Amino acid sequence: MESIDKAPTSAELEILNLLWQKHPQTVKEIHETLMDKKDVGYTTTLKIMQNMATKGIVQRELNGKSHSYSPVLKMEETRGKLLDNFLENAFGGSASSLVMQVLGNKNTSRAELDKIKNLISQFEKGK
Amino acid sequence: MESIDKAPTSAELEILNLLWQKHPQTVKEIHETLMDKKDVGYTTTLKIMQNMATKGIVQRELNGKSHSYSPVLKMEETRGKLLDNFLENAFGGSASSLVMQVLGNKNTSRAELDKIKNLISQFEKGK
DNA sequence: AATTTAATACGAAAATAATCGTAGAAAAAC
DNA sequence: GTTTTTCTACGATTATTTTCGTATTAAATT
Repeated sequence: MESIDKAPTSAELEILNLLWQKHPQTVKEIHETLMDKKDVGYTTTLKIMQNMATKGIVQRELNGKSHSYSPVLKMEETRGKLLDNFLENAFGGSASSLVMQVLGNKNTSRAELDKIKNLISQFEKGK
Repeated sequence: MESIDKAPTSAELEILNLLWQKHPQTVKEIHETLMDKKDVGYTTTLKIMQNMATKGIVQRELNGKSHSYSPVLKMEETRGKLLDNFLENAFGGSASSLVMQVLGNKNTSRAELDKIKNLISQFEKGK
């Protein structure tokens, strides 16, 4: 028994993030959005999306001539998996170390810190 | 501008985590520890450590016949870099989403949650 | 002194990820 | 009804990471 679902790769994730925001979307749409940020060949985008379909990460339906893609898993589900991996890999499994790093990170904005603070107090209330 | 130093790879990180815990350590010591968890060839471990030395991720000194390795960067520094990448990649740059995911993650233990709560309140006091 | 053991160095193979070129087919434009 | 454009399929190439085999050297053991 193998086939533990592996986490999506970095290029896959970039596309998944767009699909979670809005779906379904075609290769063309995704590619145009990606091109705003970086230069990448159309067939590269296509291939990654085809790969994801093959792996079952996304599903697609035929719409006239082209395919429309949608994510299969909910964002939270996939992110949870990624987080578990990352936590283990980069932080030796310690969630508190990770949060500490977030709090101390100079790239974390004031607004984000406020949000986090609220999250924690909400979280505390919920018990 | 772009950052010249790339983040360490997954195999490198596994070793770095051990070196941060204790250093310097020899290839033999690291390899033995890794073997507790998984099967890996001695020369594989050696090679990864050599690669890290070449890249400047670790430094090494000759000790009789063998080398002793130590990390070059502080743990927090490297983890900060990893976190930035991960945040961008997996959470679209939103630190609060990540923390929310940590809080909601079923794999996060009660003890870790308490630690996190304390961190936040400490963090608040510190202002 | 000869043999075995413990290291390193180095290169090559295997595995994984990302990129893109080319071909073909259907639709749209002319 | 040709030509051009828009898609997909597929394979090949490149890049990166991981793994390991072989050779070599120095030290330790016999």
